[in-house]
Amino acid sequence: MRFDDSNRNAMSRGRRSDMPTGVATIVDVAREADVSTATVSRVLNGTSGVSADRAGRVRDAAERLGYVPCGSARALRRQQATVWAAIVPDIANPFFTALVRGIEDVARVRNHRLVLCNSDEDLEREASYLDIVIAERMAGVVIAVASNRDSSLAPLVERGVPTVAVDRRPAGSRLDSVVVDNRSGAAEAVTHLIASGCRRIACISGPRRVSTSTERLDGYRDALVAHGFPVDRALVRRADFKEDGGYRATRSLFESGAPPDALFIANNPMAVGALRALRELDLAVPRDVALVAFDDSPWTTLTTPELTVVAQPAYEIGRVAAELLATSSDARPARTIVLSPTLVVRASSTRTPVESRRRA
Amino acid sequence: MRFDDSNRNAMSRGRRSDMPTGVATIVDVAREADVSTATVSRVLNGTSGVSADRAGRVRDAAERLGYVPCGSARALRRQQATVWAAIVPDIANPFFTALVRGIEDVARVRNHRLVLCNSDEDLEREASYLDIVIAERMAGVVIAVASNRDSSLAPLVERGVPTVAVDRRPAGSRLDSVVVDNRSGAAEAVTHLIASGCRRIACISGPRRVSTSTERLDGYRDALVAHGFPVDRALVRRADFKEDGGYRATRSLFESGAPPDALFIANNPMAVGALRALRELDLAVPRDVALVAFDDSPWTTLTTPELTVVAQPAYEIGRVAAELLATSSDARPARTIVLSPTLVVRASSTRTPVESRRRA
DNA sequence: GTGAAAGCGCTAACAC
DNA sequence: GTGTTAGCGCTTTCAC
Repeated sequence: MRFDDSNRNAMSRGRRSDMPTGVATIVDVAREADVSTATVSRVLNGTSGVSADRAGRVRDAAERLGYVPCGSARALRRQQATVWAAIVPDIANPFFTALVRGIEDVARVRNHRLVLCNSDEDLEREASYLDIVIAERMAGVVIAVASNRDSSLAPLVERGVPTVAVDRRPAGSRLDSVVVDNRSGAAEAVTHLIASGCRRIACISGPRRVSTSTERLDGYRDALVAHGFPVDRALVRRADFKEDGGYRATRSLFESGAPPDALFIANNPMAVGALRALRELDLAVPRDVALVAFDDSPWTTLTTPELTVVAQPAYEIGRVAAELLATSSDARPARTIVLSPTLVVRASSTRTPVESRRRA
Repeated sequence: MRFDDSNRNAMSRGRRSDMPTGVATIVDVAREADVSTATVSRVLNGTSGVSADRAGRVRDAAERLGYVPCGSARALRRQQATVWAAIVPDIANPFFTALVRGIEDVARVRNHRLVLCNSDEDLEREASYLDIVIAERMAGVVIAVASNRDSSLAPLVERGVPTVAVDRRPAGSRLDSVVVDNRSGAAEAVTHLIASGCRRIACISGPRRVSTSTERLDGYRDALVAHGFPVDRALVRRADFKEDGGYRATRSLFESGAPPDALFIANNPMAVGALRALRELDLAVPRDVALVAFDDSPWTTLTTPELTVVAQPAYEIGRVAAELLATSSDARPARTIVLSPTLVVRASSTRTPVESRRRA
C-alpha cells in the first residue's frame, strides 16, 4: 500500500473539507505541506538540514491540521518513551505530594512527562503499576516502595529501567536512592520529649515491611536507651501509616492499664488519627500527653496546640531524586543520598514542669 | 527480514542462556513456545480458539521470559490505549485527592490504568497535559479545568476523546460533567453565618476564570440579598484558590478600615491561609471572626475551634465521573450530574449572642 | 485451530 | 537537502 492509495485519510480528515476532524497523521501533514514524511519528522524534531521554506510549510500544515505526533508510534520506533513515573504509597499524604512537586519541577525542565501512581501501600497495586512502567517502556521511575522486601523492582533493574528509590530504601538492590536520616530524626524527637519531662513515651510506628518504620522505631529506642529509660514493648505500636491506624493505636495505648504521657508518631496521617483519638478520650495536649509527629504539613500550625514535628525536606527529596534519575547511567555506581530532617519544636511537646506528672 | 534471521533477539535474550535479560518480545515468546505470534497474541488476549496444549505452552513461555506486552505497539495497532487521565488543578488539595480516589476505584474495576496530572491551576501546563492525552491516544479524561473559557478541550472533543468535566463546568462545551450545587451550598453557609449573628460577612473566592469561584460568590450574594443585607464590594476578595492567596486576602480584609466579623472561604487551601493570617492578627475564631469554608478535610476537626464546612462528596464525584467515562458514547447525549454539598456545622461559626458584636 | 503477512504512525538509515 | 524505505512489536484479517 502506498500513501496515495490509502483511503484511511479520507476518513480521518472529515467529510468534505480540509478541516481536521479525525486524527491527523504525519502523512496528512506531509501531503498538506507537499513534502515527504521524513521532512515532516525532521522539522518537528528539530533536526537540522531542512530549508527554511519547507520547514515553514511543514509547521503551517501541522498547525492547520492540529497535528499531534502519536506517542505510541514514536515510542515504538525510538524504543524509548519520555515519560517518567512516580509511584507513591499515599497520594493524600502531604509529604508525598510535596515530594512529587519536586520531581515535577525537574521533569518539566528536563523535558520529561510525569505520571503519578498511587500504590496505596498495596503490593499488588504497586506491582501492577510496575508492569505499566515496563509495558509503556517508560524512561524512568521514582518510587517509594510499599515494601522493602517484596517490592519486585527486579524486573525494572533487569530491563535497565532507570529507577530511583525515595523515602524508603529497598533491601538488597543496588539502586540510586534519596532518603532522610530517620533514625537520628526520631532520636532527636524522643530526646526532646525526654527533656520536656516525659517519662512514658509511646511510639506509633508503621508496618514492618517499610524501612522508615523500622528506622524511626530504632531512633526512638536509641534515645530511650541513651537516657537510661527502659524500652517498654507495651508502649510500642505498629500501625499502617494511615489515619485509622493511628487512631486505633492511640486508643489501644490509652485503654491499656498504664497509659503513656507522650506520643511519638511516625508519620502525618497517623498523627491525624491520633489527635482524633485524643479528642475523643478528652485528653489535652500537651498537658495530658505530649506529642511529636514525623512530617510537617500545612495544618500542623493550625491545631491547638501547634504540633511539634520532625520535618523532612520533602520537595528537596523529590528534586534530588529526579536529578539522579535524569543523570542515571550504568556507568556510574549507585548513589544513596541522605538528607537531614529537622526537629521543629512547637507547643505540642513543651510542657512546663508544674503541668507534668498528672498521672503516675 | 524474517523472524528467524533476526539477530535482534540474540541480544535481547542475554548472552548465553535463556534467561530473559533484555526485553522479551512476542516473537521471543512465540519461538519459545514453538507457535506463531498470532497464537501468542490470541492466548494473551483471551481470544478463544486456541487448543489447551498450545495455550499452556504460550503461558509458560511468557512466564519464563518475563514477557510484558509492549503498550506502545499494542496501542499503535489497536489505535486505542486503555489509559485514563485525571487532570486536576491541585494535587495537594484533599478535595481533589479524594476525588481521584473515586476515579481510581472505578478505573481498577473497569480495567483501565489511571495516570494523574497536576495542572497547578496553570493553563499552559494543562494544555501540555491535554497534548499528552492526545499524543498517547488515551482512552478517556476526567478533568477539573483550570479555566472555564480558555481550557482548550476542543481538540479532545474534535478527536472524540471521551471526556468528563468535574468540579468545574467548562463554558459552552457539551460535555458530560459532575459538579455540586455550589451556589446553594454557599448560600446555605452564609445564611448560617447570618443566623449566628454575623453582620459583616466577607467572602474570599477564587479566580474569575473558574466556575466554582463565581457560583460560590453568587451563593454568598444570594444569601445576603435574601436577608436584606447589603452586598459590600469591600468585603469580597478574589484570590487564587491557594494557601497564600487565602492568607493575603484575609490580611487585606482586616487591614482595611472596616473589618468583617465573619469569613466565608471558597476552598480548603485558602482556609489554611486564612487561619494562618488570623493567628498572626491575633484574632479569635469564632469570637472575633466566625468562619465557614468550602470542602471538608482530615484536619478540619483538629483545629480549635473545629471548622464549619460545606462538605462536598468528593469521592462520589470522582466515582460518578468515572462511571460516566466508562459508559460514554456518542450515542447518548451529554449529561450533567449535580450532587449536593452538605453544611457541616461545627464550632468555628457558632457564636453565642453575648460573644458577638465586639466590633460595630 | 493455526500461521502468514499486512500495516498502525513514526524515525532513521540510506540513497540521491 | 530531500525522499524512499525498512522496520519498531503488536493485532487481525485472510487462507488454509
